[in-house]
Amino acid sequence: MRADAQRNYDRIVETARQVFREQGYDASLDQIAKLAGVGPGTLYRHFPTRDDLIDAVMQSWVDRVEDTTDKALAHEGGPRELLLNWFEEYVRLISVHKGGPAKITSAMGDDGSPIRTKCEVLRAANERVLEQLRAEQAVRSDVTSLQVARMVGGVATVADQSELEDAFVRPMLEVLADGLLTRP
Amino acid sequence: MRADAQRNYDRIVETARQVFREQGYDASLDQIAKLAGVGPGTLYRHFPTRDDLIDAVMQSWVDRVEDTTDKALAHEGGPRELLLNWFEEYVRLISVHKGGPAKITSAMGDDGSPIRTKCEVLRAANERVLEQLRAEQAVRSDVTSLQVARMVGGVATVADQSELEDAFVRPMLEVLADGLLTRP
DNA sequence: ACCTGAACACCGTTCAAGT
DNA sequence: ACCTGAACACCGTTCAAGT
Repeated sequence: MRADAQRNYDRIVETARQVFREQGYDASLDQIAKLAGVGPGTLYRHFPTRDDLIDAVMQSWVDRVEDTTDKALAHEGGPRELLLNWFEEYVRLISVHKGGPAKITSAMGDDGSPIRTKCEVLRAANERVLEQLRAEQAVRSDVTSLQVARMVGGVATVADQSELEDAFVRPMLEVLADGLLTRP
Repeated sequence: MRADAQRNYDRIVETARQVFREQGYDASLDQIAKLAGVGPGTLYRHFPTRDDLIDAVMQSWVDRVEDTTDKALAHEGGPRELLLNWFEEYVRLISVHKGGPAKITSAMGDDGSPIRTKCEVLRAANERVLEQLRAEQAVRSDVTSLQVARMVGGVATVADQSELEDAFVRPMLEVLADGLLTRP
């Protein structure tokens, strides 16, 4: 990539990160281009769709997913506490930008989505948690990581769009956890 | 209301119903006005916001909610089957138009929303089902109809945005039901 | 009292002209 | 090879002029 192209690319991603943080994922691309000091055509050359830009912004965030999963898996306490803690972390992970939960969760399982690699990372994280709990026979064996990602993502989507406080989200995650855990 | 105003009002609502059915709740209001044969200003005079128009379109649909709830409450079989059957009907009820699940579920609990009366009807329907199950001690006593509306609405939102088949939705509703039912 | 439709601001997208 | 920015189509919203 030519030096000026690389510079523009980086500028756009950095500006987008800021604007998305303030206004959410449906912010104006025109405004991002203006703030980044490039023409709208330049933004479109690098990122043909909004999701391509979102994918680039998400890049730096992938490592955090791995770390968060590691920590959740090392959680003290029983399977219920482990699962609940993971759900809360998962909601936090996909809720960093307004509109994120809906965007990520609806792309989950869509192989053609520009953000599919990010979805795959999240699905794999859920799979790791499920595997550990399956080994303890603590969780239903017929439930898939895709289903879990969709259900927790559904709660996160509602919470994001209704701007719910954490205190209102927690009981819903508890119901989900109880539905997934095997009866003692 | 003047005769021509009434006529325009009805035309707009009827046209909106058709366009929403084909294109979902985020269809162009400009197009609806054109198809209804009125100026854009007329549409705005009658319906200051998109949600006001959606509310009017939903009006005819309220009766169906009551009926569906009655039928679900008379369902044969155990509490789990009753709850599952109701969830499936509920998802159907809020998914008649694309974008409906998200719109309805995110307005749930918001007293300032133009569609709040419709949300209240749906919340009350969930309350009726919960009350019957509570009487049988079949369902957790600490769960509210608002929570249920949000959780099932969350699943419906994901299903709507990912265009999931019913077969993929059912197992998620099962997890929800199992999380809500008391342990036998 | 209500309607019309021009006008405005904004957005996404394309593409000819430039370097 | 890449960028610029004018141009286009579309949308929501407002409001002066009409009936």
